[in-house]
Amino acid sequence: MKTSERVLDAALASFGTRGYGATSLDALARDLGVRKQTILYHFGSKEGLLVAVVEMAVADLAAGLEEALDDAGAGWERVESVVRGVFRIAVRRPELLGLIRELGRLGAPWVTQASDAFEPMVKRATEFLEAEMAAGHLRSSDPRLVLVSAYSTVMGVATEVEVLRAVGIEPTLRETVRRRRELLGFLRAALYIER
Amino acid sequence: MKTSERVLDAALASFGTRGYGATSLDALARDLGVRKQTILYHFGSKEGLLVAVVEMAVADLAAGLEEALDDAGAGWERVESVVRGVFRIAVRRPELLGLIRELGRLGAPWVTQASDAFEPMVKRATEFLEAEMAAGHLRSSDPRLVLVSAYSTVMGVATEVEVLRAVGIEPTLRETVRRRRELLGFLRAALYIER
DNA sequence: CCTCTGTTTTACCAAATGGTCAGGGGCCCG
DNA sequence: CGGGCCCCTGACCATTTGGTAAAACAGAGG
Repeated sequence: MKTSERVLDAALASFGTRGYGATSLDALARDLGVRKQTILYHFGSKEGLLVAVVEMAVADLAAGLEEALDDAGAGWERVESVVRGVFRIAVRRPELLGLIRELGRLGAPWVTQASDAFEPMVKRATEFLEAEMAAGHLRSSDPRLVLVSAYSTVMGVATEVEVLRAVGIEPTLRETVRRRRELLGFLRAALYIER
Repeated sequence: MKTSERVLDAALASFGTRGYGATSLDALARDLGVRKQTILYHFGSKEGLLVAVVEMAVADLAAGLEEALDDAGAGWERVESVVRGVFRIAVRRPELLGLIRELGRLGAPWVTQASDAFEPMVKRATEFLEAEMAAGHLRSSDPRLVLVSAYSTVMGVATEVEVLRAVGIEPTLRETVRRRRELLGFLRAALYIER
């Protein structure tokens, strides 16, 4: 793999777990077996590196979700597809979700970069929820608030490994599958009206 | 207020928002109008400061939740009381919840310190859920997983200010009340069987 | 007045931080 | 062979990091 890509991957991992402020270029370079100046050559500055990382992360995440939606049906199955998509990402590239969390902490310019990129998906999701409400499938209420609730639930269950450990659930693949199933039940009950 | 308490408060705020690794003792001292060595006098080291902060945060949080549970009824009303308690904390001292998030990132020793402190509350919550399931009020499934789902939802909705802004919800008090009401509806539907 | 005790500050320090500048090696093209 | 050109590195730099040692301060009690 090209050096710049390796840097990007390592930076994503570190920013997404340790956090941006707690990541040092020296440490990053050491892990990669490369000199710090190599990183600066490719990205100009630490902030430049963050820009590139966010860009990549957002693109990858959006792509992952789009892909999950491609082979999705209608109604509840769409929600299920998205959740499966998120869990697939959570298992394979947890740092991606971690970075999204980190962006919230970094504040204004960064979170804007990300939320602009996700805006179309948020719009689609909101419209979907509105349509489902109109069709009488969902309890009707503010779709944006429903979206935030669902987002929080999925994101938390997918990423809060330490919380899981605290209640005695080990983060094995088997447990993850159980967790996803339980989450789907939880979400379905929360969103859809029983028939 | 005594200096050591002011240090503790400022450190909690910074650790809970910027993060531990991204907080410097110099900056902390500057904000307090005090010399860095004053901090080190009281807490020995940065790590010592973190220990004290975690101790305080965990105690305050546990106290806040206990208080919310004191004047709580049975069944769904108990859940409602806890959610209200968390929201009260989220409004008044958001850094407290932020620090809990931060602990997960810091890993092993710290998260243990916190989860040990919350263990009795987790136990009570789990037993409550089991009783409710046995009584046929809740869909029956693994209470720990339900707990994690509910925790994620509440914590997310209460703390993810940036996500809210991204979907066009400003974090005013009025909106927070709406958000809490919506969340309660969401949670009730997710947990309780319709009657 | 003096001393004892708890607190805060001044003066340092070695290491780590993000970053600049001038090269060095490989490789393709004239 | 000689330039460019891209990628990488070594040597440096000012600033900031967490931390130590010692001195100044303030109050209480004798």
